[in-house]
Amino acid sequence: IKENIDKFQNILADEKIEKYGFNLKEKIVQLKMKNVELKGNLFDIAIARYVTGHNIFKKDIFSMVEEYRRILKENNQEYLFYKVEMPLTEVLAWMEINGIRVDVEYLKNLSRQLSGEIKILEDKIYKEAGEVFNINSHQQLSKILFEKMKLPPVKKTKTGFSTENSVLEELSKLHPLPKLILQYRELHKLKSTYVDGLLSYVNKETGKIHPTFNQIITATGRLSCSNPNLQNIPIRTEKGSMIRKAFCPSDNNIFYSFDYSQIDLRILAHLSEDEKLMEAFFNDKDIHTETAQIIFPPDSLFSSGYTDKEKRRIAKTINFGIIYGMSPYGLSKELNITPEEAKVFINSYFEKFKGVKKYIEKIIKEAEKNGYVSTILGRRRYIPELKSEDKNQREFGKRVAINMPVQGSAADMIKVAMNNIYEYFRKRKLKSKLVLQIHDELLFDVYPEEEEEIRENVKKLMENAIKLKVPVKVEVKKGPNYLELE
DNA sequence: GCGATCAGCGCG
DNA sequence: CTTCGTGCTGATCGC
Repeated sequence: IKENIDKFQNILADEKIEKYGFNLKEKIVQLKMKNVELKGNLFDIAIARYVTGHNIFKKDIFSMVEEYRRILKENNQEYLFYKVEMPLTEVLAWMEINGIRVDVEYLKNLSRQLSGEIKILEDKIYKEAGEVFNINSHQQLSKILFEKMKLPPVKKTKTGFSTENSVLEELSKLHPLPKLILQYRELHKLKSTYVDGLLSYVNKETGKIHPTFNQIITATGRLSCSNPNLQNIPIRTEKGSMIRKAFCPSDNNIFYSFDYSQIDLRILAHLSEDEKLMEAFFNDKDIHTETAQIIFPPDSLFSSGYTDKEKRRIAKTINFGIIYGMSPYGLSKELNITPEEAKVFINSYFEKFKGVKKYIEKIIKEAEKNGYVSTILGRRRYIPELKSEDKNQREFGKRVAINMPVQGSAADMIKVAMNNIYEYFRKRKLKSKLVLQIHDELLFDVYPEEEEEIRENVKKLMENAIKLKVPVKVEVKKGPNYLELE
């Protein structure tokens, strides 16, 4: 292989020669590790299939490329493919090679600490249950809770009674055991998936974790991340967030995090042109507080009985729910209220945000007519479920039709930003590195001398990636690790 | 011994 | 029946 690379090096490095292939990112990474550059325009068949939704097969790669070029043109997806997805492949290869540093000693310590806490919880659980069993087995746990202790089963699964979080939460009012199980689960998840799990991925040579960023997996255009997944590092609980402290920049460097603020709702405002939503963003209001004030007007009867804080929480849940096509039933579960009350809230929302209501109706009609929905850059998701005999499937199809253009357009935006940032770093010959993308956030390992220039320029490049009808805002934070950012 | 599936749970 | 998109772990089942 080494000899072959030497032989072809001139061709690989020739900017004028286009490169066709399947999963080119892999090849770029392999070559980069041998210090060989792959230059020239790229055409990845796998990405063309992903973008177009067509599965073309022909005897030789040239005819396949030719056919995909035709479809890309026909679908109006040339910009998306040639200017967004293909350049992004190189950016992702760069990120994978960059990797992210973790404090191995810190994680090993955390592992020992968690072992101790888990042991104590196990003993308490066995004592309460009156026997030793495998706490990780739903089957065995189910027997203990619902047969031996005769606690009321709240919810079913395909195969038996559910023992999930919300059920145990409910049961902890009746008995101390469920609460202990919940605590055990939190710690066990942290130790197995994050502490021990992450340690097993630390590369011996670089001392870093090098995950894979998958470009052709999701139905919406988002990236996914695996081996390990670094897009779901805990943050919501105090114990969980301690995992973040293990991620740190390389020597003397500093982490910079750039975060799109409320990007989903800004995109909804852009797509729907809703008057109230747009106005809130133009006035740089806290969107959930503003929504609360709009759906609970101060003089209305039904706004009494809730504190301002509760109103904001309700508004926040509705705001997220809207993007997912949430039903009154779903909202009621989330807010612990009756479906009737939830329905009143949703009606009130749509009465005020008429543009959003109209947009949702329009996008569903469009999806039914075309068989697909699109993002700002023309990314498509075909929704065959809309034609299903099954009502549930059709309802699912409608929710997808609402959600995909929002989630997918946000993905378009951050992808364009990543490309522009990469190009900028190259031009300026910056040494700092992009290490993670977490859907609406970019994390950089930054050299001190590049701090100022990066802070200003990355922020601008992100905010200006795709122009919306409302302002786009990026929040910048910095710190010594992935936990302590401000 | 190994892959597939299920339940559960971490993130945006 | 009822909120979108992911990936990983551990238990279990069937080959």
